[in-house]
Amino acid sequence: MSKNVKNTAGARERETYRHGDLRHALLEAGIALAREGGPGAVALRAATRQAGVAPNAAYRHFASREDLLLAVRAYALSQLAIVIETELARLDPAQSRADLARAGLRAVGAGYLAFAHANPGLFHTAFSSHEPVEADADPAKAGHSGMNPFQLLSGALDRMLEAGVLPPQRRPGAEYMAWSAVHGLALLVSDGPLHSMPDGMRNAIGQRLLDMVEKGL
Amino acid sequence: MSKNVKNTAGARERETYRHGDLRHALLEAGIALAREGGPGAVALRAATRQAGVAPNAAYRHFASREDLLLAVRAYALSQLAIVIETELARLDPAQSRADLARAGLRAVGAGYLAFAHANPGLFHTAFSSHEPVEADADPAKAGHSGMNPFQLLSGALDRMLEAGVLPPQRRPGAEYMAWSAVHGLALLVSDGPLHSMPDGMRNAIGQRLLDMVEKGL
DNA sequence: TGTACATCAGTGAACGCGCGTTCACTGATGTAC
DNA sequence: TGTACATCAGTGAACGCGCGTTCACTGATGTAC
Repeated sequence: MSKNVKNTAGARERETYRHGDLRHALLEAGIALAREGGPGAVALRAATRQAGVAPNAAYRHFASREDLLLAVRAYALSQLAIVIETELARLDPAQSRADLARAGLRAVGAGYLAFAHANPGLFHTAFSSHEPVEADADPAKAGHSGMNPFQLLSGALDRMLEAGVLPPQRRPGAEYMAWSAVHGLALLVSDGPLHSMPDGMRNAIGQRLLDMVEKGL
Repeated sequence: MSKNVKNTAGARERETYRHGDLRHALLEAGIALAREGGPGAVALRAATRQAGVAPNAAYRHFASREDLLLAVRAYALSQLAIVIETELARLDPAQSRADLARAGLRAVGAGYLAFAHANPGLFHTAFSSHEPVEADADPAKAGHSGMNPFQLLSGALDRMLEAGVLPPQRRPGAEYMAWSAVHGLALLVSDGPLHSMPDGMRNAIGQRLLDMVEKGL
């Protein structure tokens, strides 16, 4: 059992100078910072402050600021993957293979857009690094199924190919097309002019974009 | 005539303590900083250092760091507009109105992608603010024609409408569709995995994306 | 044409900030006997 | 069951950094006479 007690500020009052679960607490703090201010706001000192611990205590658990940021980024990517998978799980399997494949791509896009809108700070953090997302097999960045967002997109396109909805010559590089369109809109929706738009209108625009991708691919 | 002489570092050796064109020099420095490190790298102290001037001298010309950043952003947007206009100017006017309208949209997209690839730091600076681009009529953010990038895109879509290439019911909100797709790819191309891709391949992907937008819109 | 003077661009010094990171340390913990 | 001890998580103090910004100043400039 934890010997720690929450104080009014939400930080911990420790009976001992031993925290108990500092790595986790720092990660949580880093996630909170990313939520509020994006990747640039993730700082070791701020995280230790929030955890109620000396600044240098962070170095028992993270090698550097970059290391913490990476962990937060992994979390953000896994959350995104989970939202996409939730959307995929809602699909009606009792439709034709072709329809199901098409709906799968839409579900990936819709989950992506929903996440970006609901978690702008985390969304930006997820894509703040130039490290390619697609080459990553780190399970920490994956959702329930163990796949990361890019792999989920690839899977959806593969199913469209298999269902004969996507011509084989169009398959290579199709990720870039779909990802570009959805990612661009996700930025508008997370940050930009579309963030404060009424839900219905924003969703309609999202659906139109997904129409465009489906028809244009 | 300037009394200033370039020294070896490219900064100025002033005979007098009067600079002569400090606002311009600071803006140039800010642009250079943005080019190299994106919006976060634009700092008053760094700019004054590069201009060979005391840190607080900046306040004779810019009210704050934010003010300098805004000026750099305006420059970046106007450069983007100019690249797009250059692309538009290369269109062959001796084609059918429909073809010309379609080519116009492609030109806007191609210019956008070319700028993002060639100037990643400036590109990110141009869109670092959440201030809507479309509502902006500031001539400092416009190109030769006085139109900003968003207005150039709107114009291209209008011409498609007039040429009968874009159904009227599809016109409203079409900016968001086209902008999303191209902006998403521009990010991949400026920063991401597609930056170091061979020119031919990258351009081919750009063209495919523009195909998708044209067909899917 | 020459001189006094007001203007205001750039100076020099300083402030407080938050940051990442290193050092030698201390004391709570779990374990070996 | 009790005690000595090694481990290592968190401490306290300090470093140097670059940043934005404010203050009272100084001296080159252009202008009015």
